[in-house]
Amino acid sequence: MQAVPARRRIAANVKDAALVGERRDQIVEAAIAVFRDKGFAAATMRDVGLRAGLSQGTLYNYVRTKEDTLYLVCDRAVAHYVDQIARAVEGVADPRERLVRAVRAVVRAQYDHRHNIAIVLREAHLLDARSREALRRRVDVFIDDIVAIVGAGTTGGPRRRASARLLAEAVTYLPTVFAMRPWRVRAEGPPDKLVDAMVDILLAALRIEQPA
Amino acid sequence: MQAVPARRRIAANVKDAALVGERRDQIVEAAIAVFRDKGFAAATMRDVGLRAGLSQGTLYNYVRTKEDTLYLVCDRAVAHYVDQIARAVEGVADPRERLVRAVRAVVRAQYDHRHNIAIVLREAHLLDARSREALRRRVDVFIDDIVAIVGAGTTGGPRRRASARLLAEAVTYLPTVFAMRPWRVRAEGPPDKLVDAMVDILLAALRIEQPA
DNA sequence: ATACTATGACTGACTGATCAGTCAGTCAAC
DNA sequence: GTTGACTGACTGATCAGTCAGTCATAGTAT
Repeated sequence: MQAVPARRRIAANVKDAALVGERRDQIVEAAIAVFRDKGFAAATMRDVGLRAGLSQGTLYNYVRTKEDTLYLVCDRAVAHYVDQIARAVEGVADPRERLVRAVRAVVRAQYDHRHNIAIVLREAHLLDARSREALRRRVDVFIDDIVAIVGAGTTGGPRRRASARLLAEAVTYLPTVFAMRPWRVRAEGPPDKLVDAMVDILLAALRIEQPA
Repeated sequence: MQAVPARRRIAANVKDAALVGERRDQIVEAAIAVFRDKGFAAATMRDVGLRAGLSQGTLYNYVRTKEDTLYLVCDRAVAHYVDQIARAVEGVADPRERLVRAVRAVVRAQYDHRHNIAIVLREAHLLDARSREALRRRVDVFIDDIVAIVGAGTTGGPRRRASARLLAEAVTYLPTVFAMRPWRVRAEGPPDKLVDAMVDILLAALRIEQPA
Protein backbone atom coordinates (compact mmCIF):
# COMPACT_ATOMS: atom_id res chain seq x y z
CA MET A 1 0.00 0.00 0.00
CA GLN A 2 1.28 3.46 -0.89
CA ALA A 3 2.13 6.24 1.51
CA VAL A 4 -0.91 8.04 2.84
CA PRO A 5 -1.27 11.59 1.47
CA ALA A 6 -1.14 14.46 3.93
CA ARG A 7 -4.35 15.36 5.66
CA ARG A 8 -5.70 18.86 5.73
CA ARG A 9 -4.79 20.53 9.00
CA ILE A 10 -7.57 22.01 11.07
CA ALA A 11 -6.69 24.71 13.59
CA ALA A 12 -7.76 24.45 17.24
CA ASN A 13 -7.76 27.15 19.92
CA VAL A 14 -6.63 24.73 22.61
CA LYS A 15 -2.97 23.94 23.23
CA ASP A 16 -3.22 20.55 24.86
CA ALA A 17 -2.83 18.15 21.93
CA ALA A 18 -4.26 15.19 23.82
CA LEU A 19 -7.31 17.22 24.75
CA VAL A 20 -7.72 18.34 21.15
CA GLY A 21 -7.66 14.68 20.09
CA GLU A 22 -10.18 13.72 22.72
CA ARG A 23 -12.61 16.54 21.99
CA ARG A 24 -12.34 15.93 18.26
CA ASP A 25 -13.30 12.31 18.83
CA GLN A 26 -16.36 13.49 20.74
CA ILE A 27 -17.24 15.95 18.01
CA VAL A 28 -16.81 13.48 15.17
CA GLU A 29 -18.91 10.82 16.87
CA ALA A 30 -21.66 13.31 17.59
CA ALA A 31 -21.48 14.73 14.09
CA ILE A 32 -21.77 11.30 12.52
CA ALA A 33 -24.95 10.62 14.45
CA VAL A 34 -26.47 14.01 13.63
CA PHE A 35 -25.41 14.04 9.97
CA ARG A 36 -26.83 10.56 9.50
CA ASP A 37 -30.08 11.63 11.01
CA LYS A 38 -30.57 14.97 9.28
CA GLY A 39 -27.99 15.27 6.53
CA PHE A 40 -25.20 17.79 6.77
CA ALA A 41 -27.16 20.81 5.60
CA ALA A 42 -30.05 20.43 8.00
CA ALA A 43 -27.82 19.44 10.89
CA THR A 44 -26.92 22.37 13.17
CA MET A 45 -23.81 22.90 15.17
CA ARG A 46 -26.09 23.21 18.17
CA ASP A 47 -27.25 19.67 17.52
CA VAL A 48 -23.66 18.50 17.27
CA GLY A 49 -22.66 20.36 20.43
CA LEU A 50 -25.62 18.98 22.35
CA ARG A 51 -24.86 15.50 21.19
CA ALA A 52 -21.17 15.82 22.03
CA GLY A 53 -21.91 17.35 25.44
CA LEU A 54 -20.00 20.53 24.56
CA SER A 55 -21.15 24.12 24.46
CA GLN A 56 -21.30 26.13 21.28
CA GLY A 57 -18.19 28.11 22.12
CA THR A 58 -16.24 25.03 23.11
CA LEU A 59 -17.12 23.37 19.86
CA TYR A 60 -15.59 26.28 18.00
CA ASN A 61 -12.39 25.92 20.03
CA TYR A 62 -11.80 22.70 18.17
CA VAL A 63 -13.09 23.39 14.69
CA ARG A 64 -13.24 26.68 12.85
CA THR A 65 -16.32 26.04 10.75
CA LYS A 66 -19.19 23.65 10.30
CA GLU A 67 -17.47 22.42 7.20
CA ASP A 68 -14.40 21.44 9.20
CA THR A 69 -16.66 19.05 11.03
CA LEU A 70 -17.75 17.45 7.80
CA TYR A 71 -14.14 17.16 6.72
CA LEU A 72 -13.18 15.47 9.99
CA VAL A 73 -16.05 13.02 9.65
CA CYS A 74 -15.16 12.13 6.07
CA ASP A 75 -11.48 11.94 6.82
CA ARG A 76 -12.13 9.61 9.74
CA ALA A 77 -14.45 7.42 7.69
CA VAL A 78 -11.98 7.09 4.85
CA ALA A 79 -9.06 6.41 7.20
CA HIS A 80 -10.84 3.58 9.03
CA TYR A 81 -12.01 1.99 5.83
CA VAL A 82 -8.62 2.19 4.13
CA ASP A 83 -6.81 0.91 7.24
CA GLN A 84 -9.06 -2.10 7.50
CA ILE A 85 -8.32 -3.13 3.95
CA ALA A 86 -4.58 -2.51 4.19
CA ARG A 87 -4.44 -4.78 7.22
CA ALA A 88 -6.36 -7.52 5.46
CA VAL A 89 -3.94 -7.84 2.56
CA GLU A 90 -0.76 -7.39 4.56
CA GLY A 91 1.81 -10.10 4.07
CA VAL A 92 -0.11 -11.90 1.32
CA ALA A 93 2.31 -12.55 -1.52
CA ASP A 94 0.31 -14.58 -4.04
CA PRO A 95 -1.37 -12.11 -6.43
CA ARG A 96 -4.57 -14.17 -6.82
CA GLU A 97 -4.88 -14.73 -3.10
CA ARG A 98 -4.13 -11.10 -2.44
CA LEU A 99 -6.92 -10.04 -4.78
CA VAL A 100 -9.47 -12.37 -3.23
CA ARG A 101 -8.47 -11.15 0.22
CA ALA A 102 -8.76 -7.54 -0.87
CA VAL A 103 -12.21 -8.06 -2.38
CA ARG A 104 -13.48 -9.70 0.75
CA ALA A 105 -11.95 -7.00 2.91
CA VAL A 106 -13.45 -4.21 0.81
CA VAL A 107 -16.90 -5.76 1.02
CA ARG A 108 -16.62 -6.41 4.74
CA ALA A 109 -15.32 -2.91 5.46
CA GLN A 110 -18.04 -1.33 3.37
CA TYR A 111 -20.63 -3.22 5.31
CA ASP A 112 -19.06 -2.38 8.68
CA HIS A 113 -18.70 1.28 7.84
CA ARG A 114 -21.82 1.65 5.78
CA HIS A 115 -23.29 4.50 7.83
CA ASN A 116 -20.15 6.61 7.57
CA ILE A 117 -19.79 5.78 3.91
CA ALA A 118 -23.28 7.08 3.23
CA ILE A 119 -22.25 10.42 4.68
CA VAL A 120 -19.11 10.55 2.57
CA LEU A 121 -20.94 9.64 -0.63
CA ARG A 122 -23.76 12.11 -0.13
CA GLU A 123 -22.00 15.02 1.51
CA ALA A 124 -18.31 15.11 0.60
CA HIS A 125 -19.01 17.09 -2.56
CA LEU A 126 -20.18 19.95 -0.32
CA LEU A 127 -16.68 20.47 1.02
CA ASP A 128 -14.59 23.29 -0.38
CA ALA A 129 -12.19 22.45 -3.13
CA ARG A 130 -9.17 22.07 -0.88
CA SER A 131 -10.81 19.67 1.52
CA ARG A 132 -12.37 17.75 -1.30
CA GLU A 133 -9.01 17.48 -2.96
CA ALA A 134 -7.32 16.20 0.20
CA LEU A 135 -9.96 13.53 0.61
CA ARG A 136 -10.06 12.62 -3.02
CA ARG A 137 -6.33 12.15 -3.09
CA ARG A 138 -6.53 9.67 -0.23
CA VAL A 139 -9.30 7.74 -1.92
CA ASP A 140 -7.51 7.85 -5.25
CA VAL A 141 -4.31 6.49 -3.76
CA PHE A 142 -6.26 3.70 -2.14
CA ILE A 143 -8.10 2.79 -5.33
CA ASP A 144 -4.86 2.90 -7.29
CA ASP A 145 -3.56 0.28 -4.87
CA ILE A 146 -6.61 -1.81 -5.62
CA VAL A 147 -6.00 -1.29 -9.33
CA ALA A 148 -2.51 -2.74 -8.85
CA ILE A 149 -3.89 -5.68 -6.90
CA VAL A 150 -6.56 -6.31 -9.55
CA GLY A 151 -3.99 -6.03 -12.32
CA ALA A 152 -1.65 -8.55 -10.68
CA GLY A 153 -4.43 -10.89 -9.62
CA THR A 154 -6.14 -11.10 -13.00
CA THR A 155 -3.20 -11.80 -15.29
CA GLY A 156 -3.91 -14.77 -17.48
CA GLY A 157 -7.39 -16.21 -17.48
CA PRO A 158 -10.27 -15.13 -19.70
CA ARG A 159 -10.21 -12.02 -21.83
CA ARG A 160 -11.80 -8.97 -20.21
CA ARG A 161 -13.06 -5.88 -21.96
CA ALA A 162 -12.74 -3.71 -18.90
CA SER A 163 -9.41 -2.36 -17.71
CA ALA A 164 -8.02 -3.24 -14.28
CA ARG A 165 -8.85 0.35 -13.43
CA LEU A 166 -12.56 0.03 -14.16
CA LEU A 167 -12.63 -3.35 -12.44
CA ALA A 168 -11.14 -1.74 -9.35
CA GLU A 169 -13.84 0.93 -9.53
CA ALA A 170 -16.44 -1.83 -9.59
CA VAL A 171 -14.85 -3.59 -6.61
CA THR A 172 -14.63 -0.45 -4.50
CA TYR A 173 -17.91 1.11 -5.56
CA LEU A 174 -20.48 -1.67 -5.79
CA PRO A 175 -20.48 -2.50 -2.07
CA THR A 176 -21.47 1.09 -1.31
CA VAL A 177 -24.95 -0.19 -2.19
CA PHE A 178 -25.03 -1.36 1.47
CA ALA A 179 -24.92 2.28 2.47
CA MET A 180 -27.16 3.72 -0.23
CA ARG A 181 -29.86 1.09 -0.52
CA PRO A 182 -30.03 -0.74 2.83
CA TRP A 183 -33.75 -1.38 2.42
CA ARG A 184 -33.07 -3.37 -0.73
CA VAL A 185 -30.10 -5.53 0.21
CA ARG A 186 -31.51 -6.53 3.58
CA ALA A 187 -33.58 -9.29 1.97
CA GLU A 188 -30.43 -11.20 1.07
CA GLY A 189 -30.07 -12.41 4.65
CA PRO A 190 -27.85 -11.78 7.67
CA PRO A 191 -24.61 -9.77 7.25
CA ASP A 192 -22.33 -12.75 6.65
CA LYS A 193 -24.57 -14.11 3.95
CA LEU A 194 -24.89 -10.72 2.33
CA VAL A 195 -21.11 -10.23 2.37
CA ASP A 196 -20.55 -13.69 0.86
CA ALA A 197 -23.05 -13.06 -1.90
CA MET A 198 -21.48 -9.70 -2.73
CA VAL A 199 -18.00 -11.22 -2.79
CA ASP A 200 -19.33 -13.88 -5.16
CA ILE A 201 -20.69 -11.23 -7.50
CA LEU A 202 -17.43 -9.30 -7.52
CA LEU A 203 -15.23 -12.33 -8.09
CA ALA A 204 -17.48 -13.31 -10.97
CA ALA A 205 -17.18 -9.78 -12.33
CA LEU A 206 -13.41 -10.21 -12.18
CA ARG A 207 -13.81 -13.63 -13.86
CA ILE A 208 -12.11 -15.37 -10.99
CA GLU A 209 -13.19 -18.75 -9.70
CA GLN A 210 -13.95 -18.61 -6.04
CA PRO A 211 -12.02 -21.02 -3.86
CA ALA A 212 -14.48 -23.58 -2.48
CA MET B 1 -42.88 -4.00 -17.03
CA GLN B 2 -45.32 -3.37 -14.21
CA ALA B 3 -47.78 -0.52 -13.91
CA VAL B 4 -46.18 2.71 -12.83
CA PRO B 5 -47.11 3.72 -9.25
CA ALA B 6 -48.97 6.97 -8.78
CA ARG B 7 -46.93 10.12 -8.58
CA ARG B 8 -47.28 12.58 -5.76
CA ARG B 9 -49.47 15.46 -6.80
CA ILE B 10 -48.08 18.97 -6.49
CA ALA B 11 -50.53 21.86 -6.32
CA ALA B 12 -50.24 24.87 -8.62
CA ASN B 13 -51.91 28.27 -8.35
CA VAL B 14 -52.42 28.51 -12.10
CA LYS B 15 -55.43 26.99 -13.84
CA ASP B 16 -54.07 26.50 -17.33
CA ALA B 17 -52.76 22.94 -17.30
CA ALA B 18 -50.62 23.38 -20.39
CA LEU B 19 -49.01 26.43 -18.84
CA VAL B 20 -48.40 24.54 -15.62
CA GLY B 21 -46.66 21.81 -17.62
CA GLU B 22 -44.55 24.34 -19.49
CA ARG B 23 -43.51 26.31 -16.45
CA ARG B 24 -42.74 23.15 -14.55
CA ASP B 25 -40.43 22.06 -17.35
CA GLN B 26 -38.64 25.40 -17.09
CA ILE B 27 -38.38 25.06 -13.35
CA VAL B 28 -37.12 21.49 -13.42
CA GLU B 29 -34.47 22.24 -16.01
CA ALA B 30 -33.28 25.25 -14.07
CA ALA B 31 -33.36 23.33 -10.81
CA ILE B 32 -31.29 20.51 -12.25
CA ALA B 33 -28.61 22.95 -13.31
CA VAL B 34 -28.57 24.78 -9.99
CA PHE B 35 -28.76 21.65 -7.82
CA ARG B 36 -25.93 20.08 -9.76
CA ASP B 37 -23.83 23.15 -9.28
CA LYS B 38 -24.48 23.83 -5.61
CA GLY B 39 -26.33 20.87 -4.15
CA PHE B 40 -29.92 21.15 -3.07
CA ALA B 41 -29.29 22.72 0.33
CA ALA B 42 -27.06 25.50 -0.89
CA ALA B 43 -29.18 26.17 -3.94
CA THR B 44 -31.68 28.99 -3.46
CA MET B 45 -35.05 29.42 -5.01
CA ARG B 46 -33.81 32.78 -6.24
CA ASP B 47 -31.10 30.94 -8.17
CA VAL B 48 -33.69 28.59 -9.62
CA GLY B 49 -36.00 31.45 -10.52
CA LEU B 50 -33.21 33.43 -12.15
CA ARG B 51 -32.14 30.42 -14.11
CA ALA B 52 -35.69 29.62 -15.21
CA GLY B 53 -36.40 33.23 -16.11
CA LEU B 54 -39.26 33.44 -13.60
CA SER B 55 -39.78 35.75 -10.68
CA GLN B 56 -39.84 34.54 -7.12
CA GLY B 57 -43.61 34.85 -6.83
CA THR B 58 -44.20 33.13 -10.17
CA LEU B 59 -42.05 30.24 -9.12
CA TYR B 60 -44.32 29.75 -6.10
CA ASN B 61 -47.36 29.70 -8.36
CA TYR B 62 -46.13 26.37 -9.66
CA VAL B 63 -44.58 24.73 -6.63
CA ARG B 64 -45.48 25.17 -3.01
CA THR B 65 -42.09 24.61 -1.45
CA LYS B 66 -38.45 24.27 -2.30
CA GLU B 67 -38.78 20.60 -1.57
CA ASP B 68 -41.46 20.24 -4.23
CA THR B 69 -38.81 21.30 -6.68
CA LEU B 70 -36.51 18.54 -5.54
CA TYR B 71 -39.33 16.07 -5.82
CA LEU B 72 -40.11 17.16 -9.38
CA VAL B 73 -36.46 16.85 -10.35
CA CYS B 74 -36.12 13.37 -8.86
CA ASP B 75 -39.45 12.24 -10.27
CA ARG B 76 -38.44 13.43 -13.72
CA ALA B 77 -35.03 11.78 -13.51
CA VAL B 78 -36.49 8.45 -12.45
CA ALA B 79 -39.23 8.57 -15.07
CA HIS B 80 -36.82 9.20 -17.95
CA TYR B 81 -34.45 6.52 -16.82
CA VAL B 82 -37.15 3.91 -16.29
CA ASP B 83 -38.82 4.74 -19.61
CA GLN B 84 -35.60 4.32 -21.49
CA ILE B 85 -35.07 0.87 -20.12
CA ALA B 86 -38.66 -0.25 -20.61
CA ARG B 87 -38.43 0.71 -24.28
CA ALA B 88 -35.19 -1.18 -24.72
CA VAL B 89 -36.58 -4.53 -23.61
CA GLU B 90 -39.96 -4.20 -25.25
CA GLY B 91 -40.95 -7.11 -27.47
CA VAL B 92 -37.93 -9.23 -26.59
CA ALA B 93 -39.17 -12.70 -25.74
CA ASP B 94 -36.02 -14.74 -25.14
CA PRO B 95 -35.10 -14.47 -21.45
CA ARG B 96 -31.35 -14.45 -22.05
CA GLU B 97 -31.62 -11.88 -24.81
CA ARG B 98 -33.97 -9.81 -22.73
CA LEU B 99 -31.51 -9.77 -19.86
CA VAL B 100 -28.57 -8.75 -22.03
CA ARG B 101 -30.71 -6.01 -23.57
CA ALA B 102 -31.78 -4.80 -20.17
CA VAL B 103 -28.22 -4.68 -18.86
CA ARG B 104 -27.04 -2.69 -21.82
CA ALA B 105 -30.01 -0.34 -21.56
CA VAL B 106 -29.46 0.23 -17.84
CA VAL B 107 -25.82 1.06 -18.38
CA ARG B 108 -26.57 3.33 -21.31
CA ALA B 109 -29.35 5.12 -19.48
CA GLN B 110 -27.22 5.60 -16.39
CA TYR B 111 -24.51 7.15 -18.51
CA ASP B 112 -26.97 9.38 -20.38
CA HIS B 113 -28.70 10.55 -17.22
CA ARG B 114 -25.69 10.55 -14.96
CA HIS B 115 -26.06 14.18 -13.89
CA ASN B 116 -29.67 13.74 -12.82
CA ILE B 117 -28.88 10.47 -11.16
CA ALA B 118 -26.24 12.12 -9.03
CA ILE B 119 -28.89 14.51 -7.72
CA VAL B 120 -31.27 11.66 -6.93
CA LEU B 121 -28.60 9.64 -5.16
CA ARG B 122 -27.32 12.50 -3.07
CA GLU B 123 -30.46 14.47 -2.34
CA ALA B 124 -33.54 12.25 -2.47
CA HIS B 125 -33.15 11.28 1.16
CA LEU B 126 -33.80 14.93 2.05
CA LEU B 127 -37.38 14.67 0.83
CA ASP B 128 -40.14 14.24 3.36
CA ALA B 129 -41.33 10.74 4.03
CA ARG B 130 -44.27 10.89 1.66
CA SER B 131 -42.29 12.11 -1.32
CA ARG B 132 -39.49 9.71 -0.58
CA GLU B 133 -41.97 6.88 -0.41
CA ALA B 134 -43.57 7.81 -3.74
CA LEU B 135 -40.18 7.86 -5.42
CA ARG B 136 -38.95 4.75 -3.74
CA ARG B 137 -42.00 2.84 -4.83
CA ARG B 138 -41.31 3.74 -8.43
CA VAL B 139 -37.71 2.68 -8.18
CA ASP B 140 -38.63 -0.49 -6.31
CA VAL B 141 -41.16 -1.49 -8.97
CA PHE B 142 -38.57 -0.91 -11.63
CA ILE B 143 -35.89 -2.93 -9.86
CA ASP B 144 -38.39 -5.71 -9.19
CA ASP B 145 -38.89 -5.89 -12.94
CA ILE B 146 -35.15 -6.21 -13.34
CA VAL B 147 -35.16 -8.93 -10.69
CA ALA B 148 -37.67 -10.85 -12.80
CA ILE B 149 -35.60 -10.36 -15.93
CA VAL B 150 -32.44 -11.47 -14.10
CA GLY B 151 -34.26 -14.47 -12.64
CA ALA B 152 -35.55 -15.61 -16.04
CA GLY B 153 -32.32 -14.87 -17.86
CA THR B 154 -30.00 -16.70 -15.46
CA THR B 155 -31.81 -20.02 -15.12
CA GLY B 156 -29.46 -22.88 -15.73
CA GLY B 157 -25.80 -22.12 -16.06
CA PRO B 158 -23.28 -21.95 -13.24
CA ARG B 159 -24.24 -21.90 -9.60
CA ARG B 160 -24.50 -18.44 -8.07
CA ARG B 161 -24.36 -17.56 -4.41
CA ALA B 162 -26.20 -14.31 -4.85
CA SER B 163 -29.96 -14.15 -5.33
CA ALA B 164 -31.51 -12.71 -8.48
CA ARG B 165 -32.51 -9.84 -6.23
CA LEU B 166 -28.97 -8.95 -5.22
CA LEU B 167 -27.79 -9.41 -8.80
CA ALA B 168 -30.46 -6.96 -9.92
CA GLU B 169 -29.19 -4.51 -7.30
CA ALA B 170 -25.72 -4.87 -8.74
CA VAL B 171 -26.97 -4.31 -12.29
CA THR B 172 -28.96 -1.20 -11.38
CA TYR B 173 -26.53 0.26 -8.88
CA LEU B 174 -23.03 -0.24 -10.22
CA PRO B 175 -23.44 2.04 -13.24
CA THR B 176 -24.28 4.91 -10.88
CA VAL B 177 -20.50 5.09 -10.54
CA PHE B 178 -20.68 7.19 -13.73
CA ALA B 179 -22.57 9.79 -11.73
CA MET B 180 -20.66 9.55 -8.49
CA ARG B 181 -17.07 9.11 -9.65
CA PRO B 182 -16.84 10.69 -13.12
CA TRP B 183 -13.22 11.66 -12.56
CA ARG B 184 -12.30 8.01 -12.12
CA VAL B 185 -14.16 6.31 -14.93
CA ARG B 186 -13.23 8.88 -17.55
CA ALA B 187 -9.87 7.15 -18.09
CA GLU B 188 -11.60 4.10 -19.57
CA GLY B 189 -12.15 5.93 -22.84
CA PRO B 190 -15.01 7.52 -24.81
CA PRO B 191 -18.62 6.86 -23.74
CA ASP B 192 -19.22 3.86 -26.00
CA LYS B 193 -16.09 2.16 -24.81
CA LEU B 194 -16.95 2.88 -21.19
CA VAL B 195 -20.47 1.54 -21.64
CA ASP B 196 -19.17 -1.64 -23.33
CA ALA B 197 -16.67 -2.24 -20.56
CA MET B 198 -19.31 -1.78 -17.90
CA VAL B 199 -21.70 -4.13 -19.70
CA ASP B 200 -18.90 -6.69 -19.84
CA ILE B 201 -18.35 -6.42 -16.09
CA LEU B 202 -22.05 -6.84 -15.35
CA LEU B 203 -22.54 -9.80 -17.66
CA ALA B 204 -19.54 -11.45 -16.04
CA ALA B 205 -21.05 -10.73 -12.64
CA LEU B 206 -24.20 -12.49 -13.84
CA ARG B 207 -22.03 -15.32 -15.18
CA ILE B 208 -23.35 -14.89 -18.66
CA GLU B 209 -21.23 -15.25 -21.75
CA GLN B 210 -21.37 -12.14 -23.85
CA PRO B 211 -22.50 -12.62 -27.45
CA ALA B 212 -19.51 -11.87 -29.71
C1' DA C 1 0.39 31.07 54.42
C1' DT C 2 -2.23 34.28 51.78
C1' DA C 3 -3.39 37.30 48.11
C1' DC C 4 -2.93 38.47 43.56
C1' DT C 5 -2.20 37.67 38.69
C1' DA C 6 -1.95 35.20 34.48
C1' DT C 7 -3.41 31.55 31.67
C1' DG C 8 -6.39 28.48 29.45
C1' DA C 9 -10.78 26.08 28.86
C1' DC C 10 -15.44 26.83 28.75
C1' DT C 11 -20.18 29.25 28.45
C1' DG C 12 -24.33 30.86 26.14
C1' DA C 13 -26.55 35.25 24.80
C1' DC C 14 -26.00 37.84 20.98
C1' DT C 15 -25.29 39.43 16.04
C1' DG C 16 -25.62 39.72 11.28
C1' DA C 17 -26.45 37.30 7.22
C1' DT C 18 -29.31 34.45 4.72
C1' DC C 19 -33.37 32.78 2.47
C1' DA C 20 -38.04 30.32 2.06
C1' DG C 21 -42.19 31.88 1.50
C1' DT C 22 -45.81 35.91 1.38
C1' DC C 23 -48.71 39.41 -0.39
C1' DA C 24 -50.09 44.08 -1.98
C1' DG C 25 -49.72 45.88 -6.23
C1' DT C 26 -49.42 45.83 -11.47
C1' DC C 27 -50.68 44.61 -15.98
C1' DA C 28 -52.94 42.28 -19.87
C1' DA C 29 -56.80 39.98 -21.73
C1' DC C 30 -61.57 39.27 -21.98
C1' DG D 1 -65.15 45.48 -14.16
C1' DT D 2 -63.27 40.92 -13.47
C1' DT D 3 -59.96 37.46 -13.71
C1' DG D 4 -55.61 35.49 -13.79
C1' DA D 5 -50.57 35.63 -14.26
C1' DC D 6 -46.81 37.96 -12.66
C1' DT D 7 -43.64 41.04 -9.70
C1' DG D 8 -40.21 41.92 -6.12
C1' DA D 9 -39.94 44.18 -1.59
C1' DC D 10 -40.74 42.49 2.64
C1' DT D 11 -41.06 39.39 6.85
C1' DG D 12 -39.92 36.20 10.20
C1' DA D 13 -37.32 32.33 11.25
C1' DT D 14 -33.05 30.21 11.40
C1' DC D 15 -28.29 29.44 12.45
C1' DA D 16 -23.04 29.84 11.87
C1' DG D 17 -19.95 32.05 14.21
C1' DT D 18 -18.47 35.65 17.98
C1' DC D 19 -17.03 37.42 22.28
C1' DA D 20 -17.50 39.29 27.02
C1' DG D 21 -17.71 36.97 31.00
C1' DT D 22 -16.83 32.93 34.27
C1' DC D 23 -14.21 29.53 36.52
C1' DA D 24 -10.31 26.61 37.86
C1' DT D 25 -5.53 26.09 38.23
C1' DA D 26 -0.79 27.26 38.60
C1' DG D 27 2.76 30.50 39.48
C1' DT D 28 4.55 34.58 41.80
C1' DA D 29 5.00 38.19 45.27
C1' DT D 30 4.50 39.63 49.92
